[in-house]
Amino acid sequence: MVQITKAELEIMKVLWAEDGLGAAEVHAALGDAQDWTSRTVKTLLARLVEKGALTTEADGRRYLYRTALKEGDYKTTAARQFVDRMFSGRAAPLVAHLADGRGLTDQDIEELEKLLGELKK
Amino acid sequence: MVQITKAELEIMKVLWAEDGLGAAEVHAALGDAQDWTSRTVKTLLARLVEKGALTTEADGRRYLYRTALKEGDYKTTAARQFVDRMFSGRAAPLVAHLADGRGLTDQDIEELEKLLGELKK
DNA sequence: TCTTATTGACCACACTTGTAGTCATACGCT
DNA sequence: AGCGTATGACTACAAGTGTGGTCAATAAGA
Repeated sequence: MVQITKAELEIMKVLWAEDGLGAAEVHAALGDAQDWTSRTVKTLLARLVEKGALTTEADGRRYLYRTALKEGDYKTTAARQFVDRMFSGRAAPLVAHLADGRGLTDQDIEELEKLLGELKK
Repeated sequence: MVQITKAELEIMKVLWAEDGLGAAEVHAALGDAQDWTSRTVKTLLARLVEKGALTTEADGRRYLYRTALKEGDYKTTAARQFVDRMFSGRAAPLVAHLADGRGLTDQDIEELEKLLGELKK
């Protein structure tokens, strides 16, 4: 699996939300969230292409960037690696720690219950 | 919160399991898990001390390394940061993704149910 | 007492990451 | 036809990271 850094992930998020944008559009979409120059955005785009997480398609004098790495796939793998490293692969301690840090809302709990109900089938 | 890298985390795990070891003992405890020379282990220990995650106590000509950062605190914060970055802070999608990657055993599901039961109170 | 092995201090070095500058080119407007 | 401007290619560079070497001091054994 491709290793995607924190900064690169922000770029991926934009393209997962709307695929096939040009560099300037990605920059615009990031907006205030990230205070990056267009240069920085282009560097990150180039690195993601190099890593194979994005593909380019020529569109006149510019490129359109398209996600090659699926959001779901990436998140699944990343979640996996994280639990493996931090919690020896066990999901329950993870959730327990989240609850500890007040990271669980009532809505989360409800969603989790529903999810577990489905998994049991 | 102190930023702990992948390699450094392995060292912390050893000391969380048994606090107050010397560099050589940490190296030994890592065993085959990590194929590091004692130099590498010492560098990582030094960096952790510098970061404030460990403290040292002189023991003759050597140091005993002691954890300053509590395991639970660290894991809670790390879990928090991870869900925030990857899942906009929502726990349910995280668990759903883990389930997707076949990362949930029956035991996990059972533990999670018990946990949720307690949280609801 | 002299040597040897251990230990911490300091140093090295390549690779990654965040952040951004320079340059040549090609497009669109005047 | 020329000029500014946007764009990708290439380059830079400091901080962080993984991995490990050198060296001097010192403890311990011969």
